[in-house]
Amino acid sequence: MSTIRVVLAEDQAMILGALAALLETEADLTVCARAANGRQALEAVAAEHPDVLVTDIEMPEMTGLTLAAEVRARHPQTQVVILTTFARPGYLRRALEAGARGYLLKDRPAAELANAVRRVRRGERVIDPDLAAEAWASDPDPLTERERQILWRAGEGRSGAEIATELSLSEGTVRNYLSEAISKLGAANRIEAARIARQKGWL
Amino acid sequence: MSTIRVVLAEDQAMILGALAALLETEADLTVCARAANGRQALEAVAAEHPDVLVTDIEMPEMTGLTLAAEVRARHPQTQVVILTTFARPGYLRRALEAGARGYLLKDRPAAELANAVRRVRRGERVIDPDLAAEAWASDPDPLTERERQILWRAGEGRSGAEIATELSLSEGTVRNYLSEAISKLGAANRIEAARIARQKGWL
DNA sequence: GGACAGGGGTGACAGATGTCATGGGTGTCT
DNA sequence: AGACACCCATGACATCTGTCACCCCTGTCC
Repeated sequence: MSTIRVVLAEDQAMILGALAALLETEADLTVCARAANGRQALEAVAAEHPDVLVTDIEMPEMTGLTLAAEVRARHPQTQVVILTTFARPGYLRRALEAGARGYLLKDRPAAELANAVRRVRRGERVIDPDLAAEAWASDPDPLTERERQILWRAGEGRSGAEIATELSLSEGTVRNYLSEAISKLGAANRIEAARIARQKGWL
Repeated sequence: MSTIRVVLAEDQAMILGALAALLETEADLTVCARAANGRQALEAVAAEHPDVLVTDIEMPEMTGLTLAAEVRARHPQTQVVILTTFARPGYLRRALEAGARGYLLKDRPAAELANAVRRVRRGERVIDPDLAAEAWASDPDPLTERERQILWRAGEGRSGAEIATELSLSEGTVRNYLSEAISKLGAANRIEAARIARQKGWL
């Protein structure tokens, strides 16, 4: 049985190194590249054609969810495992839609990571069991992609005019999307809407 | 030269395991106990009398800062290294007051952890250089207590009117405080102001 | 006593934000 | 072909937000 080649993506350098050390203690696994953000990870996957990509979600340049979708589309021989702090059903759902085969929480015992990598390489799905149960019970993400983009920027403190310029839209359109998002989320204003969406894992 | 004995405290099990694997790759270090929260860590230190305790800050049961103070008082032969995500001058200051000898960010390269452990065992202080510089240069909290209260609520999405009712103030006064806070923080609006204040650890 | 920081307030005004009605376009599914 | 979801836009309107110029009262420190 040949060794499983893994690319690791994680923005906190020390955690990246520690996870690499953890995987390297397994005789049948090898970390062939490390990435500090989504863009780097995509380049590494293109260069190395690994069996498995293990990636965090919240990273600069490109989130792990976007990354998973890109890898699925461009390098289907590489299986994706999401490794994150966040037990948010919305994240899990989006991860699976993006084509990820594994979704693991950083809360789980360290031994599970290597097992998840092995199982995913064999074509199995590995989903955190607690989270999987919760995910089916929870309401689906009501936001469209545009609403998400705009609400995210509003949550960072950007004004309607700034967002309009940034996305090449009219101010009125931005206001409409925000109004729509606010009403969908049952919020009183953009700030509360962003807070709710973040907490549910929809942002 | 004898091996350095380390106790590790970190609430995310997988990160705990990964950091342990990282330290175990160093020939002169050994992880003699692991803890998932502050109380466990204190018990482990009492039982093992390690040379160094490496601990996260945000943990259940007892925070790393309280833990550092306890260890300093009850087991002075054990040096404490804080390992955290948060580059907040306020945390650093409190950590040093609690008697920690090291303050390291999870952003730093993995190799620095082992070095920090070695240097702290030798009695040296190891402070993240960027953060140390920032802590001295960093402007003290410019917000008054009222401004903090109001800005915090605004950051949660409450409107001026709601905040006024909640704190028994007039709407105009709330607007004045927010305006003052926005200008002190160099923000463009309340959302950005809240973001900046949170990030600096002032909220 | 005067200067100064903080708390609390008013009124006025410009500009940002939220809502609604209404229009257009695309693509997909039945 | 029609229904539907999503994208994008305009105009009008009311309300919220941010700023500024003033005002008062308190306590503290020189």
